[in-house]
Amino acid sequence: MAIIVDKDKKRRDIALSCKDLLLECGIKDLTISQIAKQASIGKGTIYEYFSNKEDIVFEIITSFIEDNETRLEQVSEMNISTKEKIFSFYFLFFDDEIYKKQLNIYKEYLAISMINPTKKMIDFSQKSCKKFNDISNKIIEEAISKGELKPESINIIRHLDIYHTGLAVEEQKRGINAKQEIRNLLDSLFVLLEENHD
Amino acid sequence: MAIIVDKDKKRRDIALSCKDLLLECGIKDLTISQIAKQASIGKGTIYEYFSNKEDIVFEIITSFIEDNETRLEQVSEMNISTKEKIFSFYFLFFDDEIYKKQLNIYKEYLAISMINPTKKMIDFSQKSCKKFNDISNKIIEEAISKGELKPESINIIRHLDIYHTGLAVEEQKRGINAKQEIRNLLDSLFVLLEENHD
DNA sequence: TTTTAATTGACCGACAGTCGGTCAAAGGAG
DNA sequence: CTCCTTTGACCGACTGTCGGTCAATTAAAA
Repeated sequence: MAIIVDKDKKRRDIALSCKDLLLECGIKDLTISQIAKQASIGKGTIYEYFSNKEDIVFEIITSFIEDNETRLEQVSEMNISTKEKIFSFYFLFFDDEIYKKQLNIYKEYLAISMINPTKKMIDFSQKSCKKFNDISNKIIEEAISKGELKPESINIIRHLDIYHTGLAVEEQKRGINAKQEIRNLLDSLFVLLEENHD
Repeated sequence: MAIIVDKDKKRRDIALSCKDLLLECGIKDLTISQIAKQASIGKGTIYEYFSNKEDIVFEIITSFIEDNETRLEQVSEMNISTKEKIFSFYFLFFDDEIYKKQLNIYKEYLAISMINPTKKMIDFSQKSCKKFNDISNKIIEEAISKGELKPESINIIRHLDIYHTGLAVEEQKRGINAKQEIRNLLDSLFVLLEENHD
């Protein structure tokens, strides 16, 4: 019998080795030949582990998003006000240079998933959005139980996730500043959502 | 001198003749050869009037969006409550079958404009978003001056436009119902934004 | 007849994805 | 131990598709 490789591991290894390449080129300009070269394997081998280009890119982006979930959890445990937590949540993505690059890739991914969402993408998207909402809800519920926020806050804040996607899409095109917009919206919202203690 | 054609007119004619084709195929599966055939011209001629495929698609989509602006203006003049107007504004896009097809094309366009926004796209996007905001603001300002809504409503409602983009992007992927989501958000928001007359 | 705008489709290069074939390691028969 | 067979891993030349180009052609105006 011939050697048996760990398909899952090799799959992840190939994807991992192309992380930087993807960040550098973007999805559209990343070619399968480049990937093969970078991973030091033949082009045909790629297709032993991935069904198509989308599949590879998705694998890499999945890891970006998982990184980000970790960052979110860190924020949720920081010693800052509820408003600052929510702000950081939505701003994290637009933050520094590294994440700007990731944002660009994420945008391209959004683009693809918008046009041809595969079952895999939908499942992952729902899973990661649920996770995001869970963390966010926990923060808000805490604030409500402390009497900081009105109970209806939950049902409004939960929509911010969709707003966040919109912001990622429109930021560049509309020439708006994501940070400012989030700040502005949260400022206005929190005035309405905070319980008045008079 | 040879005949001089009206470049602008021919440009529009070519685009117009491919409206249905675009709705049927989607951007990705629409080929230049198909366009040339549909418009009964040679493939090379296309490039006398458009700089690339994107350029054609953009021309067609521009006309979709302009159609939509007309529909918005109609809604703004209907005899319905402020909340219903705003609801219709954001729901219009997700409405019936014809507009569902347009929405799909619009999503593909969003995808392209997200990745490679051209100067033209940015300008158009800003112009059409300004128009949208103007109509929306007028409605809200009227409601404020009538004492229906709190003054801060302006600054919150204006963000709905971005939310709307997010909804277009995420609707299918998250398996959510755009109509329900808009309804739900507006219901929650209006409770907070309506002036209490007690 | 000459000039020049307009048009055209054969052609090109890039790229995703395929396929026939090679290779090396792991049994297993003798 | 050795030689043969099996089999999964691997490969890159090749294919088909498509956006975009350009040399050749047409025909109206001067």
